[in-house]
Amino acid sequence: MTDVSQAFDELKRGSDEILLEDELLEKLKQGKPLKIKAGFDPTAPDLHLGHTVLINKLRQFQQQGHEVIFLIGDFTGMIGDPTGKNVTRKPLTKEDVLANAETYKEQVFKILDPAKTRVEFNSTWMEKLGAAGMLKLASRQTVARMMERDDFKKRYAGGQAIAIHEFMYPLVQGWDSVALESDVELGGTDQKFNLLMGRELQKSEGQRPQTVLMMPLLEGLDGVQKMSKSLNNYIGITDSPTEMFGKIMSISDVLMWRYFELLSFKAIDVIEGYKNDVAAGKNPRDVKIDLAKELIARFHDEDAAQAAHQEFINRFQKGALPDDMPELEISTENGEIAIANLLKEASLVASTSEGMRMIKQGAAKLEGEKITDNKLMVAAGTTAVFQVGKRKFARITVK
RNA sequence: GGAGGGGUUCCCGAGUGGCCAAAGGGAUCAGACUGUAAAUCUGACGGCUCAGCCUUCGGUGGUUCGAAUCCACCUCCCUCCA
Repeated sequence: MTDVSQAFDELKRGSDEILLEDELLEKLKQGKPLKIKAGFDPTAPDLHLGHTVLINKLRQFQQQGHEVIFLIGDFTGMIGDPTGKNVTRKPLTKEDVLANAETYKEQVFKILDPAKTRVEFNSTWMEKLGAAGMLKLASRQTVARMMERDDFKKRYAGGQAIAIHEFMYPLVQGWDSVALESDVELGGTDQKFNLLMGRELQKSEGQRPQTVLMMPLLEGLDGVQKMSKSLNNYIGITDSPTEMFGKIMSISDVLMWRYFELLSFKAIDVIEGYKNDVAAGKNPRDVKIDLAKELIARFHDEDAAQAAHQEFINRFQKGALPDDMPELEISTENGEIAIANLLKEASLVASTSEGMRMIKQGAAKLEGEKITDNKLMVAAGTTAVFQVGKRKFARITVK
């Protein structure tokens, strides 16, 4: 019996809310493997650490012997989760979806055990439902109920468009739970409405409603908004070790603890130990380095983590140039090229205007020397390291 | 189908005929300070052949010496009525 409550505590850790806790406890007590459902949109195959918060939780369930169902929402993907941003989104072809699914698996199986993970596509049952079935499904809920959803309410109040089909999204997601007969569904806190829809539909189909476990949304690098690709505040799990190291080092000290809580596999008391050390005067930077190395080792390997750390020391603590600098060739038309154009061609700046600005602000360097002349012409045959700001470098050969 | 309101540079949001590349805030970028942290300060923030020039204010076409601002049509969104 203590095993069950221990298992429960472990599952509860880091979660934002469980509906209902007692119900989950009861299901665990049955001693049978539970069906754990988590749905993913097939449109964005590049996973970032924000997604892994949920996947880490799935891993825990898996380690406890439960059956994890990794549901690819290929049908739901055609609707698009109602965020208001992409009302008109181009439909994905079957090939796109399958390709994305493969990329998903590749990334997710760095955390989950492939042998113990069941992958499903919701088009399997949704396509069979047909138009009549969809209408029947739509009749299960009212507009008033839909408008309870915070997102819809806000958009409505704010005078933004809500397309009718967006109402179908929660219903379809809920129907997935019916089709899978899931015991538990995991999702982000922003999914609450959709997750609860599953419970309602299951109940009306005579099934035992799934328990809903919500994980908090991980804040992105800015520490305020949730991590997302569109906000460009994310750490991708396929980011290079150096990149990951840099991004993790750039997060705030406050945010670091949040990352420990939601991303680290280290035991709670180890993390508490870190906190005590910092409180006692240890440089938080050093703790952050441990976090960076743990995550890099997970998505790459131990050696890569070590190398990234070394690179960091060389580059930022000793001021050396990075090893993995892009090398490129820029061709000229008449034997020379203006510095601003060169920087633009090399993608170090977005436009020549920006290049001009960077030079005026003293942010551009040539072989470590600040560039002061914004009309500098670089002659063909030159090979040199150009730099803009602290992070952008390129070794450029002018032809 | 009818009546009204609205669409401004990445976002919010001023601007109702020249002083507008367009206030203010946010985001972002750069510099200083640092631990590539936070906070703070400074500056930038449409493009270019960059101390000058060119193109923007939902779209098209007008009026005018001159339009984000006025007119016509179109388009999209919102509110109310049916």
